[in-house]
Amino acid sequence: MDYLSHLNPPQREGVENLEGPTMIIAGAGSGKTRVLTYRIAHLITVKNVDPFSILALTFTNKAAKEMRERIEKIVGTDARNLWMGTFHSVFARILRAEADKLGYPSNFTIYDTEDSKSLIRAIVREMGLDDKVYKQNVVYSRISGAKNNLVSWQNYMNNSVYVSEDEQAQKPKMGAIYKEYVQRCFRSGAMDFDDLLFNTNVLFRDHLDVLNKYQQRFKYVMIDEFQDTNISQYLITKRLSSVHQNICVVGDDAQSIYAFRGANIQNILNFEKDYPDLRVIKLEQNYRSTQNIVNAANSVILKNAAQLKKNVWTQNDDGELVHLIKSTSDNEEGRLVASSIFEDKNNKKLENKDFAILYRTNSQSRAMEEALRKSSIPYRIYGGLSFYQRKEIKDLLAYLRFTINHNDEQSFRRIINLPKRGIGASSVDKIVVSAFENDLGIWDVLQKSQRVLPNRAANAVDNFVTLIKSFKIRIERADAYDTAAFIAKQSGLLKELYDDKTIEGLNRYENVQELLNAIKEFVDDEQQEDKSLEAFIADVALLTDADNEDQDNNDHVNLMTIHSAKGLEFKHVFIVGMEEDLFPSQMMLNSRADLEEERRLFYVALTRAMEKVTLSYALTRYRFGRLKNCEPSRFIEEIDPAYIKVDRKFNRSEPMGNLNNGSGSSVYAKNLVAQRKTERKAVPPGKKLHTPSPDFAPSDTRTLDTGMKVEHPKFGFGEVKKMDVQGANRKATIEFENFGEKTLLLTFAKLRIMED
DNA sequence: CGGCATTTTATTTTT
DNA sequence: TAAAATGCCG
Repeated sequence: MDYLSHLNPPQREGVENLEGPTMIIAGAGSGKTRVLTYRIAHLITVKNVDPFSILALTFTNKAAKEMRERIEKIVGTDARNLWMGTFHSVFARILRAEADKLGYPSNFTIYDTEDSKSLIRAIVREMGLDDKVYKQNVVYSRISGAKNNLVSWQNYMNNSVYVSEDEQAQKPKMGAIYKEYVQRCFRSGAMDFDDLLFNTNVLFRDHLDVLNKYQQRFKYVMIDEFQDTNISQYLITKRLSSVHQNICVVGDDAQSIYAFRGANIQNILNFEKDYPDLRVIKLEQNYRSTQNIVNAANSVILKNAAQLKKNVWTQNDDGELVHLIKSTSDNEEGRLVASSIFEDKNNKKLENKDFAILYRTNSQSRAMEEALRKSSIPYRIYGGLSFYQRKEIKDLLAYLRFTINHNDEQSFRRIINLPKRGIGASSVDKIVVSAFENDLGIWDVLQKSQRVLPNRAANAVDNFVTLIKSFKIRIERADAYDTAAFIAKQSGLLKELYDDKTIEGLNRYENVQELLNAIKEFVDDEQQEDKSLEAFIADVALLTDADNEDQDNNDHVNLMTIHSAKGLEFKHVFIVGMEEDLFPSQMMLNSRADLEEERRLFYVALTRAMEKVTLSYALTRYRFGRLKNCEPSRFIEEIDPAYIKVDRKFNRSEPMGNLNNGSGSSVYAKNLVAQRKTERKAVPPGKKLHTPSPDFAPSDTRTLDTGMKVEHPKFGFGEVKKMDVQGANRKATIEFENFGEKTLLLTFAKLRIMED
């Protein structure tokens, strides 16, 4: 095989030793994906292993897709038969096939995090508990944590550790909520993300015939990003591979960044105990980055106590030192990054796609976005609010989901009064409570709604039931696109959006059309055998934005969180927002006290770069709507000074120019804060109002009125057409030159009034 | 029940 | 800050 000649000895060992348990510890940039790809190709071409009997698990759909394509290039269309995908998607597929064994319908709904949290909220209220004590996020992560450790609600309630922890935290009802949550999901015919793994474990534990079937099928099991697996995932694969013992895991403990989701580095350590004759292969040569970047990253990760012995090195050139940019505000940070990209593009003949801007939180993307737009640099933001999480999309999906699964409580709640049909909150509560008390599904209650509802509401519910029934009939006769388009129209959703002529409304309408297009594409896809709506809906909850890559026009600067940059590489990487509390994240340190995970995250960010890393921090930044002083991140100091280039002596405790030192834009920022406070109260309801504007100097604050010419940081120039006051929400309708008419909420609108 | 005004809140990463 | 929750009235 000629591809073997490109490999170094340990890589080659990883590709050629196919039998028995294997662990590949792969340092950053060491060609891990290449080894995994070739290994699978080798199994198929050299060992003549049927692709059907190879199971390869990844963490993102994108990684799976990419790997499948690379393998297809070597082995041809055979690669399509591989069992390759995320843990969640592969086991969702198996669970659908075996659902009856667990008492679930095979078309069970998958609840995303939002569904789960809103169900938890409803439960907490119904139980008469204080939702400030039992916050949905806290309850959700508690339940999720239990499930990921394979602790059922029964075990939870009998477990003295969990129970006493809850009592300590003044949350004694946690177990009861967990129980109710599980039962409600079950009655709704729904599984949340964690259930997909938890229930797979239950399936394999209680149904040995089923386990046996899959054990026989999967002769070779491979796991990518093994450092990010949790106990639940690990046990599934352990069970599956216990017959053939051909399990190969690939990972890097230094890049474990999902402990918050239950990932467990212990898995790597335990692996050696579980498989005494384990073959361990270390890939330590880095082919991606320059000496300076590798060294800088190594010097950082050295501060972590918990790690496996590994020596990542490279033969590449020294390259540039790590740069550090300092700015006075988040907006200036954006401008500096944009101009730096502009210069490097010219000087080094680089393309937009060679650059990545990485940040800790999605909300940081905005300042970057505005700066790039002003500099006319094309960019693409990855992640953030996913297409599938937009309200209008979730609304239509809820209709589709409910048509398929009539007992799905969360979808029911979403659509029962959308568009308005006179069924309010109290009616919904009565229906849900009735289902609960009689141990019935939502659908059973709906069909006999006159028993629990007054006439007017009961009639409305009857109409709703008839509507859903007509959708159901359609589903059985037509393909996914026909049905979805029919439902979008007949439900009234499309009309409601169509009637909304605001820009936002137009956008929403287009989004729904886009979803319909996606379904059309799904139907037209020749590789897709099952074209039913059920088949389309089955996995949408598991999709993320990164999955709909647009092929055309892909020369753009990449903006994403560090988490979503895992597995990617770029020539120049900007790591922005290098500030204490932001990175390392205050939240993370408060809730889990895990500085080491944040440090690994920093390591991941550094090692994405091939040629150059630029760190950046701002002295002031808007956070939660307030301007805050910031302190440079401790991580900057942790880089060995030999590999970083700092303008002047760097001293974290006395950052240059804070809000009190009286210089330039700092003072401006300070004024702005004071100004905002008074202004907010001072504006009387009426036609005229003030417009504070963080992007422009304070002297620009004037009274806005119709006919004025204004500039908006996002939409450019425009003219005020109409002013409107709606309680605290002061609004202006502005005709923008390039974006048309828009109605803006002016409470904090960033408008500059142009000179007459 | 629906619509609008006003207040509160959540502020981390992803399947 | 924006979104979500709550409160009030017809």
